[in-house]
Amino acid sequence: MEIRDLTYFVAVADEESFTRAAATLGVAQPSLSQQIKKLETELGVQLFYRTKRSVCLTSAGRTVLTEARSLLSQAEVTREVARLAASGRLGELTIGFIEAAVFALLPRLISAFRASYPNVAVSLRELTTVEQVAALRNRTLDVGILRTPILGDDIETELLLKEHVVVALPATHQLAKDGNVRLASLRRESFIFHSGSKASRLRDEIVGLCRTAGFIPRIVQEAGEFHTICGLVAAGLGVSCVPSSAQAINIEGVVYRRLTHPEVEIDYRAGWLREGRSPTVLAFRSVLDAGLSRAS
Amino acid sequence: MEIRDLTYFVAVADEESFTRAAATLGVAQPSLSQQIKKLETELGVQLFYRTKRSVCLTSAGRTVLTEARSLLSQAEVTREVARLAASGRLGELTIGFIEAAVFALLPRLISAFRASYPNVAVSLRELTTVEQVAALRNRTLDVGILRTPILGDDIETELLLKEHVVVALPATHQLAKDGNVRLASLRRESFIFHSGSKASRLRDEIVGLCRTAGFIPRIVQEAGEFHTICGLVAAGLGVSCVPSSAQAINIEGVVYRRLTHPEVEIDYRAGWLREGRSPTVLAFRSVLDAGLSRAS
DNA sequence: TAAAAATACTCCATAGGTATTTTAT
DNA sequence: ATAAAATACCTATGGAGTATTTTTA
Repeated sequence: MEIRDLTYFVAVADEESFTRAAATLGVAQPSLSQQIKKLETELGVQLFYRTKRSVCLTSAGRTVLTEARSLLSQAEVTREVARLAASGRLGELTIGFIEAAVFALLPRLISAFRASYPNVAVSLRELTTVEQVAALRNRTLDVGILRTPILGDDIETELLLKEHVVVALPATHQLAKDGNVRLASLRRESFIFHSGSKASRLRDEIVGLCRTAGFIPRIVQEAGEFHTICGLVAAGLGVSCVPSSAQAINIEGVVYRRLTHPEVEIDYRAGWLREGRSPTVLAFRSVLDAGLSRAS
Repeated sequence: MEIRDLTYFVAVADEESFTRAAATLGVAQPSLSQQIKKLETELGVQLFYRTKRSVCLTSAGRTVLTEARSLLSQAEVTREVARLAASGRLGELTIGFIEAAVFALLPRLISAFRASYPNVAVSLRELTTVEQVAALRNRTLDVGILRTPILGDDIETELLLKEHVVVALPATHQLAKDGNVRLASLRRESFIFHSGSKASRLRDEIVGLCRTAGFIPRIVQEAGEFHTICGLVAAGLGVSCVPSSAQAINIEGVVYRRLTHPEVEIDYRAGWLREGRSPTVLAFRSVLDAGLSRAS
């Protein structure tokens, strides 16, 4: 029993004629006679009463016809789902992101994508850049929101956003009086950063710049998230450097001042495997490209 | 896209291996590779990520897989329905019956059949024997409960029941005092019968026997149903002859007396087309045969 | 007699098989 | 070295076509 056989069966039942059904299907009448007979033998049930002059369904044929129609309609659904899946309009998309993206970039991206592709189920996973790269490679992730550089050329990236780094200070701090902060002026401060066990490009970059500026930052506290870090800053335990968009963390007793000399910019990029072009990833890219061209 | 292709697709998805799936399916591995590739081309969507070492579903593949499974399960249902329809345990059965069968025979038959074949939808149509024969021939009827003889040998019948004829008399009637009634003693009576426009074997037989007995029955009223006839008898408009089981019609003022000299027996038979053995008709016959052998 | 289904046969597309190659572990 | 998928090529089943016969309305 194949889909073709059932198509033939339904056509003959609808037309109540082998000749007309054959014309409709675009096959020769004897083929139809043969195939229907074969189907009857296979199912072990007579589907039609035949006289040399006409054809009509048996009672059993009517019973089976209902199921055959249902199967054909499921076949149509399957084809349509495949079409939608191929176009990226139906499916799943697992997006990894670095913590910093949570404040502004990620919500905007997700809502733009969901607006264009409402039938794609989006899953989100907060991961560091290196974790994302590994997950992209073993295909547990479709898209990453991450930072460059990335080792290897199997992952393609696209710039989403650059933003400044700001210094988070206790509101009572001396430097809070000025508009900007020079890195060198933080020489004597206590620093609060993400814990060393978690890869953090921002922390590494700031630490590197401090060394260039001639001092090694004194890290007195470590935390897992920017919210915690800012909480600790508010408590007066030290200062930190956070992405500009993290100013959305509005905690009493913390002020943010732009870091200048040097002015530090951090980038946010979308990345995906160069080969194995998944339709939902292409859909995501099309939203990015539309958004970027609109923004520019 | 054929059912076979989807079977292959699901097998490879389940086994996550072309080689193992090929073994499970009992085909060679290269055939599978070819067929899956063909399916991907036809659906226009990549279903698997392939490395030379392993295979895993793409996101689109997972989406399509759900539909493929659903289609295969519908295919299983279709096969099962065909099996049941072939065995007569699922389907429809249209039964025609003469009015007289309604009093005792039909209810017993139907309930016996429904007990054995609960999933066969039974339709009932009250028809005369000649109407039933025509309906059997043009296949609008599957089984008839009717009387013999029948013209032509394309219809096969089986005896269900024989019963006596009784005379329906007004309770005040002179003949109601005796246990039995002789046909000849009805010579002067007014008769009530089914109307002439409706074929009635019973009426024709009684009229014939009256002629043999040397008189022509005076028919003063005609009615469509035994209930009406007995009502008219109760009203004192005349007498009638009805099947013994019609004594179930319990109307005040009507008594029933067995007709003797001659003793008249009428038969009830089940009939169906000799050729074109519909499974539900065979099922019905099996119930009859079981019932008859039990009764004997 | 005309129209519709069945039968007889022929052909060829393609599913499926064998042998081999490629590649990743 | 091994194992798994892909590729190349061959075979043969069976779906589809043409010609014809049968049957009945």
